[in-house]
Amino acid sequence: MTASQLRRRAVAPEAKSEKRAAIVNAVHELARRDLSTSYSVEQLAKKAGVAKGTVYLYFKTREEMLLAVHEKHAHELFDVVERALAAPDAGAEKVVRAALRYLKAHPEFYPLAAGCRSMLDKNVGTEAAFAFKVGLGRRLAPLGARIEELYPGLQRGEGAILVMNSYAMVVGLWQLADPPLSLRPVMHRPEMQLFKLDFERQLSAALLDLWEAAARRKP
Amino acid sequence: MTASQLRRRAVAPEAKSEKRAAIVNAVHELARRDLSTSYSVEQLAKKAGVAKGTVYLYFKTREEMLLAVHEKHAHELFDVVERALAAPDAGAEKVVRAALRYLKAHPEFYPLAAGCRSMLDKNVGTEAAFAFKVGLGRRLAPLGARIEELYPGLQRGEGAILVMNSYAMVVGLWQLADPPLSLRPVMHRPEMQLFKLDFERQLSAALLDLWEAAARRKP
Amino acid sequence: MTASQLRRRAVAPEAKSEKRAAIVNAVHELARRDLSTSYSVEQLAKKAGVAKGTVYLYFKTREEMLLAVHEKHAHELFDVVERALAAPDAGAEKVVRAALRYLKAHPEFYPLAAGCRSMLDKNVGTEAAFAFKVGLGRRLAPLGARIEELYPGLQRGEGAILVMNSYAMVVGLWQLADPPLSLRPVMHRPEMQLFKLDFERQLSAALLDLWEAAARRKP
Amino acid sequence: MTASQLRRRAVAPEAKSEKRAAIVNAVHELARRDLSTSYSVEQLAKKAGVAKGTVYLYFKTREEMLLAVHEKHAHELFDVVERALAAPDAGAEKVVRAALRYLKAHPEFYPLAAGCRSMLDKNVGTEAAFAFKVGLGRRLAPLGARIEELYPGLQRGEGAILVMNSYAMVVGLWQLADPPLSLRPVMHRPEMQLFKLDFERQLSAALLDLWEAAARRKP
DNA sequence: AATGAATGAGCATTCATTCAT
DNA sequence: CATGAATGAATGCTCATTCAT
Repeated sequence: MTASQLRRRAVAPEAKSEKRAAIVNAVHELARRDLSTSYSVEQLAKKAGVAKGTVYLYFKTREEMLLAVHEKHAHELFDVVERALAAPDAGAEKVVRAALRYLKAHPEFYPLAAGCRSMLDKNVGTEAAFAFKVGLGRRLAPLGARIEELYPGLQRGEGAILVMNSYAMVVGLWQLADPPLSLRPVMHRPEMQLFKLDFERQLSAALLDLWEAAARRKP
Repeated sequence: MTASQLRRRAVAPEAKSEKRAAIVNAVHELARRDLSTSYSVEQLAKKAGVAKGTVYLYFKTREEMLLAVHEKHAHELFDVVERALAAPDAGAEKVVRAALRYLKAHPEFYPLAAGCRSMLDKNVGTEAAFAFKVGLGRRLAPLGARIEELYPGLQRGEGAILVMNSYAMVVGLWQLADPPLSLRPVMHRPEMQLFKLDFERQLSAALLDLWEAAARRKP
Repeated sequence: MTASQLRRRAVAPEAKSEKRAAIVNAVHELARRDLSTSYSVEQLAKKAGVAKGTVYLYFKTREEMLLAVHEKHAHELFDVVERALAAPDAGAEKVVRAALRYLKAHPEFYPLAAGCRSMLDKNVGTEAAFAFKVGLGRRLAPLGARIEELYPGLQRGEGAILVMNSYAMVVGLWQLADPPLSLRPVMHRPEMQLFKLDFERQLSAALLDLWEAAARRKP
Repeated sequence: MTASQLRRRAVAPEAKSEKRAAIVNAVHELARRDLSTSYSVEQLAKKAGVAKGTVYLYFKTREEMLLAVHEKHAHELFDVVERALAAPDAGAEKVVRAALRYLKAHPEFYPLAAGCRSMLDKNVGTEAAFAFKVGLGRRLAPLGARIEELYPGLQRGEGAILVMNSYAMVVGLWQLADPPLSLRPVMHRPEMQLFKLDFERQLSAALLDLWEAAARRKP
């Protein structure tokens, strides 16, 4: 608790988090249209409809703000997966399909997810990083438990690991398969044929492989 | 060769490419000790034992240089996998074990691989990006073919896709599981227990899941 | 106004243009003491008492800033000429004398005027260059008209041309006659006698030649 | 002076100055096509068909080399004027026409002449600057004398001054009237009408004004 | 609280000059 | 002499962050 933080406490906490959420939402919507982690704080603030300085009333650094946006995405994705798992006829296919539907509707998820680790390395305080991780961790446990319920071959903890692996697959494959700006002009050349993948199909297949491997596990 | 190459003037064309390689090696070794994609050109050049300007004789931009370092890593990893696949008794386990051995010995692989896409987006010319991709693409075809030979259930092209998926898994999981700087001080806290993973074990298991799913495929 | 203006934050729009003017003035004064167009932005900013970044809040590039300084000079010179021409007993001699008085008091005019074209060629946007030219052009028309009134032999437009020619003479002769740094140490040698001109006398005479030639013109 | 001459080694001192001249010529021709003072030494050397280092065998600095090129131009212009003045029926018109013919054929003259003073200020040794000035000064005396012969109203030294004034007019007017790069795209707009001058006509008229003023002088 | 003007560290890149070959 | 690889000082500009208003 630093001095500046104490000062900020003067505001009503719920009002504060409301505004914070509003900024996160606005930036989130920016990313929806036009993705990139390399926005300047000025651009970000303008899109959120607040002044640059205001951002710093709610976030310690640019990266902590982007982390908050990513955090929101991640929780939304977890919500989707949770709902799919809660259904009585839940199964790998339904879950994967639900997740992919979310991702398709939120392509802005990818660049933030891909930039997440470098943010955590660079300009995010331990406190914020910890809160982010713990918050997601708390979601992971029930998800994992439900999966372990579905696939009795899994050992304790392997459900959560399946979620992580799936997440890693999503992020890793996007980085590999989504054509970066520098390659756009040459994607049509025959040498690039190999890389003109149907990203979603490939991701879907890979995720199902992971889930079916889990399903097949014997205790 | 490396050290002297960096000091001598590269006059002949082959000496030039040797020098280029020597710079790549030197930076590579920098990354080995102290990983991060965020070195300044000055740091990079100093570690390579050459002047800042010299870097620009061999690479168009900072990012093209880092890309060259990553390219080297990637080809080395492909070499390892290729050798493992060439063995008469080749199989998923051997291949995965070989790849993991390489990665364990070259932890500098990860940050560059993870930063690769953002580089390609940012300051790499189409030409360099294309050469990088095509160079790797050429390796992919024979690897994929050999895998399809091992697993007859795979369709044409699925071998290469398995390699890509594996690569995506490596990179994605590292980003998720390797504790970033900001979290190091709190990794011991109970809330972080969930994330204190044995990265290599988890990666190995995930990769085997992918390969075994491929092995099980029916034509 | 100037000094305090540089320290205070410019919030209102008029305060902003005042601040812009204050920076221009400060740099102007720098040039007065120690002339050269080759100052770095850092030097320029320091002399103006603002931070480097602040300069870029008011000017797009270093050259646009220097252009603004030159623009100010040029308008001041036009003011002087305009006043001299407005007098009921206006004539070549009075005008030339007034202009030379201004130039004598503002030797910083010369290097910027001489560097103006290379700036316009190098790092000035079309917009800024256009505004600069149009702004001066608007002054030229009434000046020219008044001259044509004085010298009925002139055709429409020749008054403005006389002003331009005079300006060209000022700038061209300064470049030729003002001893550059490299020659200062040898100006005393007999071989340089030829170039030890009384610059102002020569300029004055040349300008008068131009104006009298105009006066003598027959319709 | 051909390309082959540029490649041959210069051994004897006179051959050395020949080679120096060859470089000057080559660069001169570069400027003819594509004018600018802002060439890098590398570009200059390449156009001259020699290596970068070779330039420094014959010139102390980049600016001394450009100065040599300008010196050559200036002497050529003086040659032209001298010849025109030597004719039995010499007069202002013929001289001016001859000079303008030279300038029209050598538009590369202008940027170097305009950049000359800033070079002398920046990176030219006193020795080289002195030699340059003295060399031109020596040409000035006989030219001036011949003019004084033609125009008996002139006092001793006024002939040379007329030449200098003419030179200043050429350089000053070019800077003012030749549209810089930044203005090219807007030269067609009505506001720029004022500046769409017929440069050569205006220069010719201004020079004639200067010469006729001299002619009219009474002793 | 909100703003956005002000800041200045940071950095990639250029390029005149040197010097090993 | 000729070369061009190597150098590294120099610099314009960006942008995250601060703080006066």
